[in-house]
Amino acid sequence: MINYNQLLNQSGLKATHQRIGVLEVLEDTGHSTIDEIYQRVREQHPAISLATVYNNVDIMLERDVLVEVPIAGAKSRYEIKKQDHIHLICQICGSVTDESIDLISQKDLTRIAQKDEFAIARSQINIYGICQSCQAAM
Amino acid sequence: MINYNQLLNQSGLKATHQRIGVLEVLEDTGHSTIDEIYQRVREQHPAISLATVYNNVDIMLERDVLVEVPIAGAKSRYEIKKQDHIHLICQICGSVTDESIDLISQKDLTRIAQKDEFAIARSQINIYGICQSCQAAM
DNA sequence: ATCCTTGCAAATGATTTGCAAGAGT
DNA sequence: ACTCTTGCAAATCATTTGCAAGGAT
Repeated sequence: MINYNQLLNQSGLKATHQRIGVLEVLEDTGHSTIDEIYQRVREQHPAISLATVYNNVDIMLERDVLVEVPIAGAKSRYEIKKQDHIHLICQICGSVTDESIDLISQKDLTRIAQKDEFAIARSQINIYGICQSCQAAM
Repeated sequence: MINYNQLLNQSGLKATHQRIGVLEVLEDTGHSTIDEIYQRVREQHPAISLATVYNNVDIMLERDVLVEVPIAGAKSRYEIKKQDHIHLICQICGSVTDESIDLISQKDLTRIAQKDEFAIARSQINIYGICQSCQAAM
């Protein structure tokens, strides 16, 4: 459990109920679209407006509190910034699962980027396929 | 140089000038947004409509002729489908460069996915950072 | 007390759709 | 000829913005 007040203040943002609500939803779901965040936060804060969710996600992206996870054929999802990791994205049910990038992969990425003298800020790996439970249901 | 007529017919699509125009632009640029495709195709086919570009990109995605490259903080780009590869995305100038996924990385991805019994269809690796020429300009 | 943030409503921008005319096989 | 595809315009959906009122430090 993270101290959201502190995280927001450190980032130069006021710790409003709306922002804490967004962070709590993302802590809980892992990755959500704007609309999912809006629906979930509304359960606790029925008066929150969609524009506020957009504004807050934007400003938290700028301040590196959140990260955008763009997904082919679907809306972007957002997650609380943490170590780079891999997303397994199910093409049937849309679920997103995290997996760690191990050391070998990290080294490979560095080596590949160095070939182009490219200064890496971060990497995003999406693997698309079919998750275990959707395979079982086929 | 690819035979676009054949590629389209194999995919059950008529080889219209508009579709060939889209493919030629993508062959030339590597990866473009919808709008870039529209502007470029217009140079050869001034009457093409933006809706036609949208429709054609959509149907070519469905038929696996094109692939969507979703990018954090920017519009998706589209490319002609080929072997999976890595995208180096410059956060300054927005350029996208391809790099091959070598065998070790491929094996890593397979191993990681197997942990979750996930059936891989394809993988998409985006590395965000600063390209060589933007570094030089700093 | 001050400045930042909110909710609302309106504005803008992106994408999709319906349909009659035109093009590919 | 037949069916698929196009361009246009309108409709829809997503996102951003302006602003007066309210909230956090």
